[in-house]
Amino acid sequence: MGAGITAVAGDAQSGCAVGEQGSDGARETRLTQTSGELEQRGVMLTRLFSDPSLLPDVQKYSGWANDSEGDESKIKDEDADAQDDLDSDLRSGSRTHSEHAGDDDDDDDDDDEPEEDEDGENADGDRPKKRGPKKRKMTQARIERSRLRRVKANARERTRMHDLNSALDNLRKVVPCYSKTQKLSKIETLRLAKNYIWALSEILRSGKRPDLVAYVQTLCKGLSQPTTNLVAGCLQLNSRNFLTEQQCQDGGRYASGSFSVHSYPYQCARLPSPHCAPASNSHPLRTHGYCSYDSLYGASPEYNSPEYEALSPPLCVKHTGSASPEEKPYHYSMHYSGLTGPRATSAHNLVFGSSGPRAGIHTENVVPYHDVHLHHERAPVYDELNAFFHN
DNA sequence: TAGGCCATCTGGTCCT
DNA sequence: AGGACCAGATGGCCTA
Repeated sequence: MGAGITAVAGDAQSGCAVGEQGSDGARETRLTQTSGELEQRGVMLTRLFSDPSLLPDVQKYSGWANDSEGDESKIKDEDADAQDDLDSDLRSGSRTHSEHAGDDDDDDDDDDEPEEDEDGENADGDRPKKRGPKKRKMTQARIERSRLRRVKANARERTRMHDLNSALDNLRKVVPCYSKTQKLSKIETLRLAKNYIWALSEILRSGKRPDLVAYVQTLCKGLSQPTTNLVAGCLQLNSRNFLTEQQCQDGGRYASGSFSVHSYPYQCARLPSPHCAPASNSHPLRTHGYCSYDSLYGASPEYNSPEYEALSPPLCVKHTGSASPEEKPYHYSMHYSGLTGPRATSAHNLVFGSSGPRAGIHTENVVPYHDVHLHHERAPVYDELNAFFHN
């Protein structure tokens, strides 16, 4: 009883808060809802708390009952978040049930509540009969069902959005620039993905090595300045990696080579062959190897040594003491590497502006270098695109 | 502090 | 009837 009343009070506050932040019309609506219905909500919530028969559905979809029982093991999918979710569901459910009054006409009348009184509402004959569909009065049972429907719908919506976000996370991992610590926003992820697809399509269409400047321009088209800088930073980093990889190659060390980028020690994994099998990840776009620009175009030697596959997941991992890459998830990716010399410089200048011999060196001023390592794409992307566009 | 981004709630609509 | 999807509203968090 007491819990229900407390929840109602909290609801009232949240309802008012919502109204105060919204437009005047919405504010008035919200405010009028809260004051006159507090008592009804209190009754409802009290009944909900006291009626175990109403709990299963709520528990099933939101784990709400688990909160009171303290049994977190029963919480459905996820989570620690579920606790917050169910709490919010409980609050919101009571907050807005009155708003559902209009959409509950479809409720059947099998209520066990003494609600038949409203069926005889016009039986008194004092008021003239109204035309149109009969507006059923909200009974307690109907209100409860409505609220439970809303709770279930909220849970579904949360799950749906979580799935959508998971898909977006997966997309972030396969676009040319990926960072666990500096995630691209949703909209930037979509834009970059679109640009990336378009750029790859152009590569496939032309069938020749594209100009890096044009590639950068394509990738960064429509992106915000921070994202452009981030992508450019990844591009620059990979170009630098390529430089070092070439040096490694020249030194005859393919397995791994320590090299320094911006004075940070990195471990350099070699480029896998475009045709080498995935190391351990079955996802065609998610790989531990990477398909650089040169691997795509055959400029790199075969790097399919098991030694490379053992480097999982990253190719160039910043060593941060004893912390594992998982613990220090610094993760950037760049699929397009291998350009050096004037072109690379021009690409750097394109984004960062030319600043003499150190043009492009100030990537660390744009991208937080402390959390950078590479995440690379597999050549099957190329194959898949090829198959897709030239089937 | 303003603006961007995000999660969540909510009601409407469409589909099965 | 119920679920999926969508868009608007709202508030919280973070950063410049």
